[in-house]
Amino acid sequence: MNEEAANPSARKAELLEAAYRYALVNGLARLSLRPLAAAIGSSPRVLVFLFGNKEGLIRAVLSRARADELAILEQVGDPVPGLPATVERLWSWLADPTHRQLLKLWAETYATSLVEPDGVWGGFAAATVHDWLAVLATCQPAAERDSPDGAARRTLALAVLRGALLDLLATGDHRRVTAAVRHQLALLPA
Amino acid sequence: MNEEAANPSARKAELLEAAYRYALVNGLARLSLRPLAAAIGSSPRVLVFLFGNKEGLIRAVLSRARADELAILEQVGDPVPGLPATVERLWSWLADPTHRQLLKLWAETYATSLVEPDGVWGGFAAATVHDWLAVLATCQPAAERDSPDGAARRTLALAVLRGALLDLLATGDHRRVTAAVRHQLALLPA
DNA sequence: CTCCCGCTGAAACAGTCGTTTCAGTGGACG
DNA sequence: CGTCCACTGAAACGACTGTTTCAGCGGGAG
Repeated sequence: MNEEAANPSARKAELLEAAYRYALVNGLARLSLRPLAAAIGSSPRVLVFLFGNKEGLIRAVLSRARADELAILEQVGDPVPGLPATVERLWSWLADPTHRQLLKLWAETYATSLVEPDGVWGGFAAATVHDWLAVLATCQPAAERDSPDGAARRTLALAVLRGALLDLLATGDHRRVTAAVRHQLALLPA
Repeated sequence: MNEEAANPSARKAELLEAAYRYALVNGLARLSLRPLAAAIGSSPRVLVFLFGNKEGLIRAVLSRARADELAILEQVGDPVPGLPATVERLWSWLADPTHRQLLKLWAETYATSLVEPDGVWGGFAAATVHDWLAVLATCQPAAERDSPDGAARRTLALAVLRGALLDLLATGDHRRVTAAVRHQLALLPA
């Protein structure tokens, strides 16, 4: 009956996982139902039945990816006090070649939400900025956290991480980009 | 006769300019001929005739945008010695609300070239990283420029600029992001 | 057994896509 | 005048899009 409620359908979860893996390789912005269905051994009919919509599917894959991202954020950011140490940990995760596909998908979604602020994509970019800033805030000393200076500090940390990530995703030059991040780490505690 | 040579057709240049303005508003990744033609007072037939292809059109708009970007890069980077001063100038240009559309188009193209490395988009991301790094290099002292440490320094400067730009494009929080960049400028000359 | 329900295949719907075919304009030039 | 040529309108082509309609499958429940 319900085509968009959150009932724990086993088949739906299975297909979502397959679609997620497909999106990691082929991107999400230009995704279309028939090639996806053919690749994951399903049919457009079933995808629409389970997710209600193409938009519903994309929304599901998007929140699946965001779940991955948030899980890592909390895992990495949890036990480390101090902003520089957190940046170092986050960077070692961002630079891991294993996560490159996920991060390219993230970049694609980020850019799409900038150009197309309505619908499924809307707000993703702003939301992910907020997510990361919140995590970085928890690693700052309480006194620093609430001051405008503290906000600038974690904004800067986030900017370095993301700028370096953009460079790495484009050039693959792990050595040069990591050297740049280390350079910043040497500057920060001063 | 020739449909893709670089002859200085007046009409072609005029339509390219209009298509460029259209792409600044509507993005380039999801562009399609008929709506574009209707918006700029032309027809799909003429666009294909003048640019040979949809791919040719996109390539033309892309290099048009890149021309804008490079012009600004050289103008801004020319007379200023020293990396921090250059970063400050570049940031004041990046943060200018007038350029927001161009920069969103840039971000969209960058991300698309990450996900789709073949065809028209391929290599754009790597090329633009190289462009900016080259400009930053010309502002470094000659001794620093050729060392690996110098490469890390300008890579870091570029990362800060682009990370901050991503934040600004998503949140529009000019104050916080500019404070972060200024924070970095205070750190750099040390 | 029957009934229901989660899931599925095949086919068609209307619409958009890039591109092509054909048939012209209107102006410059010999 | 006639001829060329850059440019254009209208329409159609085949392929692809998301979505819908209709018809079923198989297995657990009453």
